[in-house]
Amino acid sequence: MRVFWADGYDAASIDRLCRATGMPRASLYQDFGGKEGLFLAAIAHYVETRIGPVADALEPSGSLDADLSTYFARVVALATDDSQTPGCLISCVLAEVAGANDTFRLELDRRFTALEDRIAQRLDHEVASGAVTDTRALAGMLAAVSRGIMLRARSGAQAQDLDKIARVAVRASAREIV
Amino acid sequence: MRVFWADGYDAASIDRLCRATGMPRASLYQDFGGKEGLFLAAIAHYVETRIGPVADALEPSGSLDADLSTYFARVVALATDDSQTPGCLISCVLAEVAGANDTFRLELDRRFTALEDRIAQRLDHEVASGAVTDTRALAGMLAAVSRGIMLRARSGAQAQDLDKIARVAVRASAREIV
DNA sequence: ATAATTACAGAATGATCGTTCTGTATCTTG
DNA sequence: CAAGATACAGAACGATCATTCTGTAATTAT
Repeated sequence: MRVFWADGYDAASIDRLCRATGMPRASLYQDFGGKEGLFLAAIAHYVETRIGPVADALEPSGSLDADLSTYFARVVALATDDSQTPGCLISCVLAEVAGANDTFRLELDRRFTALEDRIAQRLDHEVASGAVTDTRALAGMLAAVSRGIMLRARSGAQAQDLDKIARVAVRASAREIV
Repeated sequence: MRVFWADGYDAASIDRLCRATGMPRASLYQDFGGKEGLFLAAIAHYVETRIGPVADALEPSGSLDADLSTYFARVVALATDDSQTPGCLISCVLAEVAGANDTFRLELDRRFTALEDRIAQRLDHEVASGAVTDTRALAGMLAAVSRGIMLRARSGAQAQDLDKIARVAVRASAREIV
């Protein structure tokens, strides 16, 4: 997973992947069918271990403001904590290969939609006790900001600068909902 | 340029690039020094011909709301108008290779910063006659939304859905500035 | 006209690629 | 114990890669 994240899909060689996973070549083909299958498995693992905790911040446990702040703090941390793996496997690597590979494009759409659903769910929880608004579009915007933050981290941006962006987004959400 | 945009950096072969540009192999090496140089030239051309017109919408010519709406309409159009080249050369292709190549990472940082500067400039123009606010962070957020929209387009999203996201972002900006 | 220079098609080069295969060691079963 | 199955290191395979080189045709200069 980290090799794909750091180097990209095409630049990640089977040799390198075997070494990094400690898995023999024959087993890789037997278990995953090839490079494509291994990549999809890496993404599933990334979603479970990295995106999962980020999205869990969206469980209603405090005010919307506090939950979104926690969510974005985790987004920024995920994107910047390890200089070897800047940004996001999905937004930076899967997105590139999605251009010419339909399997990957569908996977990208699926993963993006899942995050937006999660955000919209949290917003719906707030709206149920508030004003009528288009939570789906707001969720789309918050997801877009998250991805923009991931990309900015890939270019070398510091966490404190990304935190500022996140704060604007959280503020905007509060205003949109109220 | 379109080959890199559609296929990605590593998947774009020199053969394919020569055919697409109508340029003989020897000339490509003579003029650009190699694949890396050609890619950077393609990015410069993309910035001039595609990002340029988008950013020009930020010249103060109407209300901030109107200018940002025009800007985002162009972002969405750039990202979705041609199904062969979905998304953005910079946010989808350059960002991927930036992970393991410092030249590309610096270029990504440069291009991202340039767009943020442009947006901040437009916001400063508005603030000069209004309230005090952190235009840099707001510009960062608007740029992040733009990139998020580009990525969402790469996954196959339709323009009308992306327009909704843009509208939320424009509304948020108006509120932040006033 | 001839000689020199330029432009270009495509071959050559050395390397790398993803996938499949082979041989050997180890483990399991009867 | 022997036979069969499994796991694995790494070679083989056919293909592709980016870069450099070669030979030839076209153009330019004298």
